[in-house]
Amino acid sequence: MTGKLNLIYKKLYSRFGPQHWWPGKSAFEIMVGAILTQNTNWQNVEKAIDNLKRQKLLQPQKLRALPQERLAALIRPAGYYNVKARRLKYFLNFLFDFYGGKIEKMRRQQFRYLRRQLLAVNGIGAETADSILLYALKKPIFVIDAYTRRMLFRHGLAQEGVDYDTLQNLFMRNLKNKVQLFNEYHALLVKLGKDFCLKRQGRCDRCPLK
DNA sequence: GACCAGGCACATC
DNA sequence: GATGTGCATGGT
Repeated sequence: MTGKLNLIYKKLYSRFGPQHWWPGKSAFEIMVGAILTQNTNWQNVEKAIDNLKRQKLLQPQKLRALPQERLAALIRPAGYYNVKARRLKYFLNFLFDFYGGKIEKMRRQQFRYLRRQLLAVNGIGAETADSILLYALKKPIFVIDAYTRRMLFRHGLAQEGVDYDTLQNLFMRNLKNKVQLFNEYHALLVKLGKDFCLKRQGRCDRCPLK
């Protein structure tokens, strides 16, 4: 397995090159994006983030002060906007309750502990927590998403329906424990998924991995 | 018009 | 503990 996962990475990287993830500037923007992109096309998320940026609201203090209804209206293009406005508020409560609204303070926390804290926030599941840890805080944790699952299943590396932690361990046991590798690998899987053969239905007859 | 998209919580059995 | 359902916009 070690060989297979590393080989897949090499193929993806040589084919697509570095992905420069996460597509967001500040750590806070990445965290907001991680919640907004839940089951949602990134293009729609960008519209929502642009709305927040235009109003200069993409800062912890500003978003915290913003009424949930106004937040919902601004993030409308990202879909599930009422749910996501509520989830962003829960996350902001967490950020201020435990870290005084300071991302830097959060970054200093030990990441396994931080992961448990994030998972306890309503609206933040394993993938969102790990995206925040890896991409916003540069912690060495591998993100599992729908594309990753499909890749593993379709290439016979895991069975369908295997739980998140098992798949995450699969990557983390078999790859070098490097933030940049975890970052690039997951980003490449999304690239493969969007542009090639990890759609929900249908297969790819010209899979770059073959 | 159908299908898809970088999930998650909650209800129900 | 497993399975089903609601949440919603915008692109292809």
